[in-house]
Amino acid sequence: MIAQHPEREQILLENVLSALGNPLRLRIVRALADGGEQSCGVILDDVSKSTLTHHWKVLRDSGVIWQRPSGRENLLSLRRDDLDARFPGLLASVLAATRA
Amino acid sequence: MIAQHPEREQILLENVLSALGNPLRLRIVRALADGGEQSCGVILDDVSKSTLTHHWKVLRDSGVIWQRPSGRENLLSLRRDDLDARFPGLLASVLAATRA
DNA sequence: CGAACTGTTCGTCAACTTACGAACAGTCGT
DNA sequence: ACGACTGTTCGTAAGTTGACGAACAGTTCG
Repeated sequence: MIAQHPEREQILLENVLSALGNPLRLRIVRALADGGEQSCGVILDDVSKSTLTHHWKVLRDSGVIWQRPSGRENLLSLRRDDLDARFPGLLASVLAATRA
Repeated sequence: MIAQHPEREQILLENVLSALGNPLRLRIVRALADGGEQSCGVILDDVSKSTLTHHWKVLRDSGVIWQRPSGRENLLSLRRDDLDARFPGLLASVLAATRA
C-alpha cells in the first residue's frame, strides 16, 4: 500500500507548487536532487518519523517524488522527467534558487 | 495602510511557492502577467470581495505582487523584476505552465 | 524464533487557510 | 453634501496543515 502516485498527466501545477511551498519539503527535494534515490531515513532531521511520513505523502500525491519499498526501507526519488515534461524549467529554477 | 511589501531580499522561495500553490491566486498572477497593472476588481470571478482582499494580502506579503492605491481603486502588478532577480526562470516557467 | 530496524497508521491537537457577509472608509461625480 | 463605487476590516466558520507519540507491520539478521 505504497499509495497511488499520480500519472504524469495528472500532475497539477498548483499541487506541485504548494507541495514545494514548505521549507522542510523544499529541503527534502533538494536532498533528493543532490543525492539521487535514497531512503526516507537519510534525510531525517529533527522531525519525527510520523511527520516525515506525512510529508512523503504530500510530495508523492502531488507528483513530486516516487516512493518505492526496498527491503525494509522506502526509497525516494525525484520525478524529474515527469516534472520537466509537464512544467519545463520549473524544477530547475526551484533547485537553482535553493542553491543560494 | 496598504501594508508592507517585503524588500526584494526578503522574498522567500517557500512563500512565493505556497502563494502560487493555489488555483485562484495562480489565475490572478496569470491575469496580471497578461494584462499588466490593473485594478483589483477587474479579475473578479465568482469570489467575494473580502476573499479577494485576503488573496491580495497573501500575494503581497509573499512578494509576488505590488499593490498601490490610485483614486478609489487599488492597482495590482506582478513584481516580475524582483522575482526574476531572486529566482531566475521561476516565474517564466510557472507562467508557461499555466499557458497550456 | 525473536530482537532490531524502517517506516506507516492512528488519534490528537493547535495553528493556519479559505471562504463569506455585514459594516466600514475613502474617493469620485453630481 | 449625497450617493455610487472600490476595496478593507471584522467576525465567523469549515476544512486543511503540520506536528507529535504510541502502537503497529514488514524485513533482516543473529
